[in-house]
Amino acid sequence: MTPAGLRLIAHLDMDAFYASVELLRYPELRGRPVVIGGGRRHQPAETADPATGAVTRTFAKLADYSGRGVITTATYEARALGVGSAMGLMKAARLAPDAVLLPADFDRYRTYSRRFKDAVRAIAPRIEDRGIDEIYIDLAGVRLPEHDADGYDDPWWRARDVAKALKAAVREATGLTCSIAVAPNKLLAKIASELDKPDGLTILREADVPARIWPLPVRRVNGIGPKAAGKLGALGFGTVGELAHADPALLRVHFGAHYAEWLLDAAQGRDDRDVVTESEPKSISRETTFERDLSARHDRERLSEIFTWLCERVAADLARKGYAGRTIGVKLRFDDFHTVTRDATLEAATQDAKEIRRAAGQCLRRIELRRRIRLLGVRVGALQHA
DNA sequence: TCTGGGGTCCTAGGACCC
DNA sequence: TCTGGGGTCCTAGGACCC
Repeated sequence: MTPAGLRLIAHLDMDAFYASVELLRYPELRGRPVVIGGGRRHQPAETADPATGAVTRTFAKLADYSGRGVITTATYEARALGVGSAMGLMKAARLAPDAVLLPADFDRYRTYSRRFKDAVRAIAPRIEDRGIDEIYIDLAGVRLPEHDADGYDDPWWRARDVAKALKAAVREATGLTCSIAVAPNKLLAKIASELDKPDGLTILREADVPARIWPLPVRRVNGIGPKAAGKLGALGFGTVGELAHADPALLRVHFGAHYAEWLLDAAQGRDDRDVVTESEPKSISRETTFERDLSARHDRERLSEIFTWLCERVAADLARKGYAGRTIGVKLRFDDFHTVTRDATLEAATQDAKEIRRAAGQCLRRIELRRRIRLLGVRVGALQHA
């Protein structure tokens, strides 16, 4: 039995997910630095030897890339060269020109995502989706068939065996490895799943927090991003442990009462959020960054085409998923990266491309277009079932 | 040659209502 | 005719996450 009050929550994170899926179909790339990102134009080329029929693939290299894409995933070999997620491909090309570049194939990743989640669900049905390659799992009440009713008196040992079984099931279903941590809450499980990557298995009890969590940089806490980490660093709080012992009044001055309280709780490893097994989307959007910045005056027609296309794609997404929305919004990013949004709420929800286009057009007219435009987006919020 | 695309949540001010 | 207070909705921006 799990003692009353003790929660066992796992965080499962697929290892270098997109890149690992690609290595399954291009095994010859195993061991080489590979990054995923950019557009469609760097598909591997296949040539067949006319004599033997043997197929050879030619891959694009980072050095061949030109454009505005970023890395979505890098293999561990590529990370060793200093490139990683969210880095611009042009910058990455300077660091690792010979790394192989592959375009993202989201349909394929979604298929593998479904497979690994189904495999987990078969053992532990209470899971919370955190995107394509991550889930939280509520382990309360999960028992493996080979576990006798009273065979395990230590819930943590049972949790370790469940985690092992989950890793084996994911591997069986996908051929891929993942990292799992089990902890008393989501916050700690999330941090801990990074501690032993790749192919990791970590058990983290509350008593382990000072030794294993406190030495980590604050940035490793989910919810402390670059801005907050920068401010904390300037205040002299580099590690989670330093933050845990911060003066609450000082934090309140710099972060506001609410966030200050959360920062301290997080640093102590406290988190009482539930595993949320079902949720409804709040908004659906489409956006695109242009290959070159467009001028409102000189590229009017091109902009208008793209704008209509975005509205049509959002409408198609709404229809496919069975939603209509009442708030229509646009997003614009200028060449200086400054970003503005405008939205408007309609009388009634819609999923009609023309109506979305009309409302979004009104929003667009409320923005002064004095700089060149880098990105255009359309969003529909305040969703309800159609 | 910096910096994608799809999301969620929070804050803060103003409108408007009672 | 000198100025309340609570609640809700709407909008814009920003931090953060995968």
